[in-house]
Amino acid sequence: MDTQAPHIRPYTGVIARLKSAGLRPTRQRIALAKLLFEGENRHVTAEDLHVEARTAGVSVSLATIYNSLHQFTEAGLMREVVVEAGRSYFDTNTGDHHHFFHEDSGALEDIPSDRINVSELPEAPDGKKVQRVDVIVRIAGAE
Amino acid sequence: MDTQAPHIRPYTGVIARLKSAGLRPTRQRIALAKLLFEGENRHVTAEDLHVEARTAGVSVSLATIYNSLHQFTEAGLMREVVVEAGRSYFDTNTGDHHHFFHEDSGALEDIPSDRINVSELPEAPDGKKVQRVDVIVRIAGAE
DNA sequence: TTTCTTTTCTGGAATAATTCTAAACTATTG
DNA sequence: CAATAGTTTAGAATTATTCCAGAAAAGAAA
Repeated sequence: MDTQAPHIRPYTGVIARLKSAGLRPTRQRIALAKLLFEGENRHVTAEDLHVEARTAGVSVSLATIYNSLHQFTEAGLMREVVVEAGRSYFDTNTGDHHHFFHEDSGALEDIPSDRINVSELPEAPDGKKVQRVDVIVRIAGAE
Repeated sequence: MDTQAPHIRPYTGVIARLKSAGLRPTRQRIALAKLLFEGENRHVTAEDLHVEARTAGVSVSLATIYNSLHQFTEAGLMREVVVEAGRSYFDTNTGDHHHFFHEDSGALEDIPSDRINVSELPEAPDGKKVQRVDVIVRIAGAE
């Protein structure tokens, strides 16, 4: 008989995801991936995620948070959105979309790509390739 | 006769500009404004401008560079463009336009507003007002 | 398993960009 | 000119992030 409390393989999805991204499914990467990818899309800062992990009882250093966020980003599991000098969000939504940035609260909100239209983009100069087009709509003012 | 070398009132334009922005035309603000606003539009970082000022023989502290750039920005003489975490440009072009960001070199290049089209912008939520729409086209790759 | 190899994690130091601070200085007003 | 209100400054402080070298853990081999 099992001496462990029974549970329904709670890590499988996340482990598979890490593996197919070429990342070893370590304890801390699994924990972070669970926080990030199970549930709704999210916008987090490194510090946010650090606090959240510790609150959830997961012991992870801040350096590892940064490492993981960058690795996830390089692997295409997330993307980085820079809104202000010294404030960088990591977004679990990697699909085609843009953002509202609430200047008052500092919050980021998705704009689905079908609710905005960017067209007539000029050619990238010098034969370079367009990596990405970021549209940030900065909003503020009366509630 | 004038004991000074003759010159064609080189500060008038800049002084007027500062005054109408509600900023005292101090020695350092005048010098920085001359570097920034006389000639072509420019994209500078605080550090860039600091080096440039010192090279031009103007003694200005870095704190004053930051103060001035922010004051100029608040006064609507410049605008700030954040491209990467920890890399913020100040742009003397306050007109309606967007940017290419060269990921390889870190350089910023203007995209005139008539060469790009952003439409069907959604309403700002909660009755907030749109302050600005920034489009950054990130480019990289083979020359 | 046990061992070996390689990758990852960690705390703390290091760096970089920016802001703060309190004293010294300067432009404007009277 | 003197008063005062705004500005500048050097350096300390802060914040975000990266670097580092040793400890720990994962995967492969035996």
